[in-house]
Amino acid sequence: MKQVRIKDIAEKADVSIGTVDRVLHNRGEVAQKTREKVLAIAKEMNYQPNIVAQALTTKKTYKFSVLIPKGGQDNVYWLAHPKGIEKAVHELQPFSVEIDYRFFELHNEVDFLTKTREILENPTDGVILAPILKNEALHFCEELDRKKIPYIFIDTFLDNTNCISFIGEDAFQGGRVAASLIDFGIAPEKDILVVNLAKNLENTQHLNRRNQGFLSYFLDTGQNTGMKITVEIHQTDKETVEAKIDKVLKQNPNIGAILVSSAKTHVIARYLEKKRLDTILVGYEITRKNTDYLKKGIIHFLIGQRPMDQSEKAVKRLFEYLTSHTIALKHEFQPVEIINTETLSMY
Amino acid sequence: MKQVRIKDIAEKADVSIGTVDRVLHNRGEVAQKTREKVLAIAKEMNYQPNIVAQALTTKKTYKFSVLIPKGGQDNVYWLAHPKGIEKAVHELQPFSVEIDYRFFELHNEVDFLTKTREILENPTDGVILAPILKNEALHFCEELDRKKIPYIFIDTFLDNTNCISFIGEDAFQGGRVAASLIDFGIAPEKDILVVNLAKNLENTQHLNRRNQGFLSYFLDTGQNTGMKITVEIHQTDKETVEAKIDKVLKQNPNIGAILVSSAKTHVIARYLEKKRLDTILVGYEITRKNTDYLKKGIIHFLIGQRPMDQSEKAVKRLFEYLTSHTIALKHEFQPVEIINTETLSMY
DNA sequence: CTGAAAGCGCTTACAG
DNA sequence: CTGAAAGCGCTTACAG
Repeated sequence: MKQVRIKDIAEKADVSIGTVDRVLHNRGEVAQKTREKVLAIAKEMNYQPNIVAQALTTKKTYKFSVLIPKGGQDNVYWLAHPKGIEKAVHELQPFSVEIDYRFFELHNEVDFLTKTREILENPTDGVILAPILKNEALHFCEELDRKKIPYIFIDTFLDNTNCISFIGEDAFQGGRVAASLIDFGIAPEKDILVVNLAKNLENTQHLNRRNQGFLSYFLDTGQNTGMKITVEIHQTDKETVEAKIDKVLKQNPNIGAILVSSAKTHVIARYLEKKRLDTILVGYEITRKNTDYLKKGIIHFLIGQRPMDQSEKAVKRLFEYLTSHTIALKHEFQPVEIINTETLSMY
Repeated sequence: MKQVRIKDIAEKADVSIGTVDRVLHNRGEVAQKTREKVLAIAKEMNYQPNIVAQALTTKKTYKFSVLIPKGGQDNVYWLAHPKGIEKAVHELQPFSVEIDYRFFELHNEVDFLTKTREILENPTDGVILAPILKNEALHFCEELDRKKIPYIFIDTFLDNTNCISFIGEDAFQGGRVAASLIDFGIAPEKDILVVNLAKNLENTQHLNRRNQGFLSYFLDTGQNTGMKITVEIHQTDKETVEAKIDKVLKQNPNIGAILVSSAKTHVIARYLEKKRLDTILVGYEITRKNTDYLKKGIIHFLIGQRPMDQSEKAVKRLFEYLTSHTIALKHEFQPVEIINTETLSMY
């Protein structure tokens, strides 16, 4: 199947290539009849624009806005995303994609809002965002819808939006993986404690899915026969957490492992270190605070994903969408990864 | 920094663009003096060809030959490679890359040789190969060198060749990861058995690196204080293996975990299943025979890599090399992955 | 409302 | 040994 060119369409429709181009790009100024004819032929011949030629003539630079939390030595996870983005930009060469980064302070609504404003005030062809702050993000998406700017979610999914794609963790599977690791290390008769440690409303859907996955593992295949105890802690300060955990452990002396369903595993780790307990501890997310305890051997495993892959894909999907209006997959789950001291070194 | 075009060079050198092109492509027919002048200016201006324009005019289709083992339901690992290759080809669009697959029967020297012949007889711009059969592969590389066809290794590395790149596992790290998993699951005073189970000469360098990594982990950070016992088995038939293992286990009743440094973990798994032993078992490679025992819970972990990523990278590197003559990294190690029943489902 | 022409940066004959 | 011209498929003014 040889390439169909606009020239081929033009000949068949008995018009000039200029006219074909006008039709194809809705640049108006075309008789209705001609228009239909050209469109029909284009469809019939299955015309696909040659984006190399396109790139050469237009020399268009795509502008993508990226709205994600600020990374740092204490947050390697978000530090890795820009790298993935740069990688995608590099691989998209020789097309020209420019990234407008807008980093917001994690959990800072005001800052998030400021950054969304900035994005809306500047020209952009599409947005990649981590909609971590639900309400603010929802508003932002509505604005984007209104301006017909396409957007892709990474890391966190938000229902009831018109995002063209979501790329992130399969939280349910993440829960199962955590369960399987604990199951391997724990004595079969010991109990397991699940700590849902997060400020209220924070990403609860995600944490719930992890919990469901965790429990489903033991229903399906787990060896462990001990109790599965769940505790909710909605304040993450040291005192509250320690008091709660103290109490739970006192009531349940048979606990042999703890799973923290959020990124706050380090808070529990500090507690265990202080009390010199060698309970098995598993959590999520490759943050500095977590990996420090991983290296010390207090946290045994972290469940993570490859942030670079995630954002790299986001850029590519957005580009594909813009150039060919195709959407590969609405939900693209990234493989969950098991991280311990040894695999950490590869990050 | 705006794009430098051959036109710019031509103007500065006071020649025509045709001449510049001749110099840049070594198409001869240029006065030595002109040549030097143009080259100097090109370098000075840091000329980079616009590969979009290039692609548009030449409409060249790159032909890559891929020489890898035949995949199948019993060998998902090699089944995944073509997928990665297709992905790369897709992402390299709108450039045109055509793959000439040559699958050989694993461990079949004659078949491997036949396939190398076929590759050499057909026109190709570059080769991606898994040089699993060392001697045959070495010969093949020499031939490629002679014909000035560039080649990239995946999966296995071969010394003393002119490969432009190697993409594969960091075997040493793979050994450490295996060690850390066993260390997590085993009682501290139990012994660990390492089985080097492979036919003679088969990829021994790789297995050695894994062994070294394994031991280094316990020297550095391991909790386990038991003995580390290594046994070499150079015949992989059931009888030999069972006899040997029987003997070793009898002599060392305190063994709590077994690591198999090769892909033959399933042979040991079958043994453990038969004898109803629930020793911890860790091995390498996502083959069907291995994953079957993983699902049964006889093998606890497999250490693997992402074959798709591996071959995807290979195609991209080869393309980059051909279009811009740059080599990113001579050795590109892929992250090692921890695979158990739960992460397996993501393959 | 439509067509013809120029140009994006490069390569490929062809003429001299 | 060198230059001028045509062409890859598309888009962008411009003329009518």
